[in-house]
Amino acid sequence: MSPDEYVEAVLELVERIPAGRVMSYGAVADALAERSGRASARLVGSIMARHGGGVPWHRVVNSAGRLPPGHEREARARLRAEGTPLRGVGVDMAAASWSPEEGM
DNA sequence: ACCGTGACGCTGA
DNA sequence: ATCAGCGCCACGG
Repeated sequence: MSPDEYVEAVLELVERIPAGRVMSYGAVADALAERSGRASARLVGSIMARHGGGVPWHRVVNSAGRLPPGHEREARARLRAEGTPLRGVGVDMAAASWSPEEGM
């Protein structure tokens, strides 16, 4: 799978995350691991940073539930509007974490 | 080719 | 809860 195709795969998956739920960068990487051969949360992070506009980027957070640096305000506002379980500075991962399996 | 730089994540102190 | 240390992979200098 070429880098371009990988980017597509990531964006596609992010678009499937339901409102009110979230996925961590690592979870996205894992979900695509078999099909892509790669599994790098960091890579997913850079992809979101560079090609993330256009998809619900606020539904992707780090494994601790922290929001993307520099976009906390925007992300928080959108998540709150979608009724995403929040806790402290970020998202309540135990309650909001979503996986592709769950949505089919 | 080498190096620094990230919207990352796990482990261990 | 916080912090350093590593491993990770694409990019720009």
